[in-house]
Amino acid sequence: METEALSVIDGKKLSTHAEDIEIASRSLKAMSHPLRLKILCILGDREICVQGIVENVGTTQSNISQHLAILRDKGILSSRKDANKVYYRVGDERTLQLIRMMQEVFCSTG
Amino acid sequence: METEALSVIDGKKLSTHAEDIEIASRSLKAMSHPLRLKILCILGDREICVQGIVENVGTTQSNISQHLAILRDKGILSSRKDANKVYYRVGDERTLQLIRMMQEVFCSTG
DNA sequence: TTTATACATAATCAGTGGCTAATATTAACG
DNA sequence: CGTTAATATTAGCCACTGATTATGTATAAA
Repeated sequence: METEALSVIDGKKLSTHAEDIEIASRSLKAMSHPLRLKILCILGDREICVQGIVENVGTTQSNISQHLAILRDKGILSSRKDANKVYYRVGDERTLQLIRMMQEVFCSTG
Repeated sequence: METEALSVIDGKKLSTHAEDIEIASRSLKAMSHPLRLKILCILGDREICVQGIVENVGTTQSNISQHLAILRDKGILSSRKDANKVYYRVGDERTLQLIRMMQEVFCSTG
């Protein structure tokens, strides 16, 4: 319950809730690392195990594992363990949408 | 002209061009800071001068100026000088689209 | 031509992030 | 069991980021 300065410009009231900003900031920051971005693009709507991601992204397993942990901790990825393998996927539909939109904006091959 | 490992999973060829990833990463990283995100939300499709942004975001003028410089250097904002004021706006339509999409994803008040 | 306003830049410093290398865990397999 | 494969975790090092403070520059106003 904190009083937030009300933003008014040109008579328009802007509802840039601090809470939304914080959440968005955390998520975007997590996604904006090149390796993590690549992981998200490779994943798409599929489920891939760690070694599959390692092979396609191209760095050490340890490094990938750390990046995956970050994405999972921020709620961007979810994981499922099957035997001795761990499968990752994009957590929810909204995030998947956001990733697709980013691809539209940034990938030249429309 | 560098050879890039071709990503193939489940028979799908993935065109995650390293160049696109780098550009996207830089842009998203620039946008993902809470103050910068707030600046972008406040700007929307309008043009606002520095002091206007300072009043609405709520930190020092110096701090805002540095964040604006980052956003301008990454091509996210453009600026125009009129007399002793400098007006900033979102540089292009695609970026504006991306901002709107982020708002849809992250702002609870759909 | 002084004074005030609007904005930018530089320097410093605390904090964070990311890579590497090494070690730990967990499960399959012989 | 011991061993290998798959993944996670930890520590240490280096680089970068960001806030603050102070100073600089340009324009306007008095």
